[in-house]
Amino acid sequence: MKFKKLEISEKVIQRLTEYLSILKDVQKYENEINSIELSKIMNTTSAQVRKDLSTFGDFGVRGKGYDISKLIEIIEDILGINKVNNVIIVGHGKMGEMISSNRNVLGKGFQIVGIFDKDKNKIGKVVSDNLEIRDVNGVKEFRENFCGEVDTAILAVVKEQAQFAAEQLVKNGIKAILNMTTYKLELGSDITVVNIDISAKLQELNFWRLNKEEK
Amino acid sequence: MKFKKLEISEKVIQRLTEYLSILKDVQKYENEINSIELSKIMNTTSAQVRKDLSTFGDFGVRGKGYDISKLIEIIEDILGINKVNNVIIVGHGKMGEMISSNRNVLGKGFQIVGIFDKDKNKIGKVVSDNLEIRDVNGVKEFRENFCGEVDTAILAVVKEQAQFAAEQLVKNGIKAILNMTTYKLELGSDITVVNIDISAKLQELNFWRLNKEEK
DNA sequence: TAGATTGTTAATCGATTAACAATC
DNA sequence: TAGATTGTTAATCGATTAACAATC
Repeated sequence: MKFKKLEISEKVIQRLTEYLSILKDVQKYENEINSIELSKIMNTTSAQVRKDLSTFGDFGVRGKGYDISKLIEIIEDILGINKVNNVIIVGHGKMGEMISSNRNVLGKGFQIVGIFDKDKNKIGKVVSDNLEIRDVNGVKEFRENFCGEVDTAILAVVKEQAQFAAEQLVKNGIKAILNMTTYKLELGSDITVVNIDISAKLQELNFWRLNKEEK
Repeated sequence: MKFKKLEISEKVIQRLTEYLSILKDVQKYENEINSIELSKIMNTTSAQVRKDLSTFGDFGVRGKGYDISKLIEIIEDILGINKVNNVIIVGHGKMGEMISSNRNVLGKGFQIVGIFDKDKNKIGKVVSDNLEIRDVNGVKEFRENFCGEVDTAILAVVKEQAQFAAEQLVKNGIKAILNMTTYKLELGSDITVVNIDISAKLQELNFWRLNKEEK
């Protein structure tokens, strides 16, 4: 998929994932949607919706709106989730376990193909989906022998191990990391990192709860 | 805590949680930090750091910088996590279980005081920390009888139940929701909601991995 | 006092929105 | 053709950054 321009902001992509989620929901009841309707669900303006979508192409029909199932396909194509992307989980504590045992959590387009830990007591155990927990030192070998690309890792080790583990992954060819730890990774600019920090989000929530503007 | 102005953007609060995390890390080695050093770790400018902090007050010393432990205390105060905030978990599937059994995940300032589910097979079970899984219909009663405020819920039900469950919580007095489901909640403007969507974040990661600008 | 770094103003940059020509 | 809604331009708004006076 080629885009008109590649100065795309993070916010556009974040909204794109939201559009997708909403469209899949609305699809149960409707076949078409226009930018006004979509903007209302999104709490934004219709101009925002049209601008966002037009970043990637002309998907609407003037006078009518957007075909929902077509738009879903397009967004899935943009996000690269209309095919299977292989991911490995690194760190099989409570978080890693939750992810590996919860088929739904990753959503469409992602498949867990390997689980790694450094704990000798865990290595060798077979967990959900017939995946064996492997030694984290074997990531390189695993990637080389795997039939297909494995570029993405979900980092679910303890905070203290995050930087070291991430560096190892990068050395072994991993290109993208979903960082589930609280640690702010410092990696080369060729590595893509996205962070999920539950405690930080809870702090944000707490701030807004305490500072709700009275209107 | 009173602020100079209350037109505070979401981004400022997000960065505030990052500053806090970094400061706690740097505190192991240093007592003081200046805006330049902090900006380098944050991948931003020193002006950004000073501007962000000055939103809340004058915490630095000209010619020197910021006292780390003082700044940590201040940010914790701003975020309201220097005291214990009670939270309940609603939905005790894989996600709720991960959170309730993982003391570290919520971080400083938060305490799980109740766990709720609608599944009769789960209700009554005692899980980690001597908390009993309660019937989700008993949230109101629980809040009224609890010695202390319970305003915050972590919503960890399945997507299909998210909107209904959230509405019930709001009816029963909950004011802030950390939404761990993929569903975009539609609630009154007096309710504070922050979303964590693992699959959406993975989609973002996948987009950037596939569209890494070649430099 | 001289050197350093803050807090803040003003300039710049980027993102959102209003408005409308294009077109189904 | 008339009505509706897109895609896009230009105007507005807000966030970031450069620059510097204030001051430790």
